Amino acid sequence: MFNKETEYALRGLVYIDLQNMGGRRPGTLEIAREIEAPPFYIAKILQRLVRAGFLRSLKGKGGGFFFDPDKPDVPIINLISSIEGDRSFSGCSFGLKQCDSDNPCPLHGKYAPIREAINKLITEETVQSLAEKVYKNEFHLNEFLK
Amino acid sequence: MFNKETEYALRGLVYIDLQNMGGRRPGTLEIAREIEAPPFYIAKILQRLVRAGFLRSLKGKGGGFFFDPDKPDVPIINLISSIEGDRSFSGCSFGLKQCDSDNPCPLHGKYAPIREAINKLITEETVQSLAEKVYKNEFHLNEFLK
DNA sequence: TTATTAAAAGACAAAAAGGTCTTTTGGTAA
DNA sequence: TTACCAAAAGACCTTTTTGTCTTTTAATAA
Repeated sequence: MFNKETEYALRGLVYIDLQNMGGRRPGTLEIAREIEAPPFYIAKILQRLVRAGFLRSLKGKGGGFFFDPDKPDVPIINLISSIEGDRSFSGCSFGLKQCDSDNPCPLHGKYAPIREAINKLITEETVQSLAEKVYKNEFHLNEFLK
Repeated sequence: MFNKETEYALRGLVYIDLQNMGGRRPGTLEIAREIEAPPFYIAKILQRLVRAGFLRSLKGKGGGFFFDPDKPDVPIINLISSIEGDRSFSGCSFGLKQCDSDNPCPLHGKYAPIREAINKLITEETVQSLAEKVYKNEFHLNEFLK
């Protein structure tokens, strides 16, 4: 579904938001351990996301990553677009440049509704809404963390 | 949705089946031109698919690629699995090893039905069913070929 | 102000995906 | 049986993805 970088970013940001709820600002090593991602890699990924404005960070003792409470929630479609580009869930499953209801590829009729569902999902859900679900103990982020 | 190799394979096989209907056995250059794929690459891809038993080929004059009429239709899920491996539409969108209705990731509830729809689609459709749609002039394979 | 801490920056590298090309093999037809 | 044709085989290359590591910068606390 998503590439590795997007998966790590999603898990990482949800973990960060979850910790922020408890007043904590996790660092790269803790995040890497808890979401089971390569430490240096998640560090680089978070760095890029900070630069892109999705979240903030603080250096030095007590530093780490956190979301600005004054900023609006982050729909995961924004995250995905920032990492994978816009191509992801807009294209034709056959790879045709031109494919729409007027000129459909042979998979279009059945695939279009699926693509719509995906777009709806990633537009509606935000990092914060996902973290909330984990917080309520209804969902998990890895095999240990409930 | 699919990777490039799968896209080329899908378009290529549908084109071959379509030509077979008219008693023709297209070769790599023709196929590459018609489905807009890199000639050497589609040659390699088709070569692998022949070896995997999805279709047959003939060398020499009048040679080319064709489907054995005695063999059953090829569900595109088989094609996709052969090229991309089984991971494709079975995994968790969050990348968790363990993710099911008992222990769901925060996207599971909304993503599981989508994944099911995708699996249904690629299980039901075959190379032949897709070619049939193009044959009936209801769908197209590229911007020229109707 | 100094030591310590943790992120930022960016070079580097391995692996996978995507693509190209040459040589060999096996058919067809004249 | 010779000439030719087209796929098979496989080496090679480029780009993207994934990942690692070192050095620098900035914040904090003593």
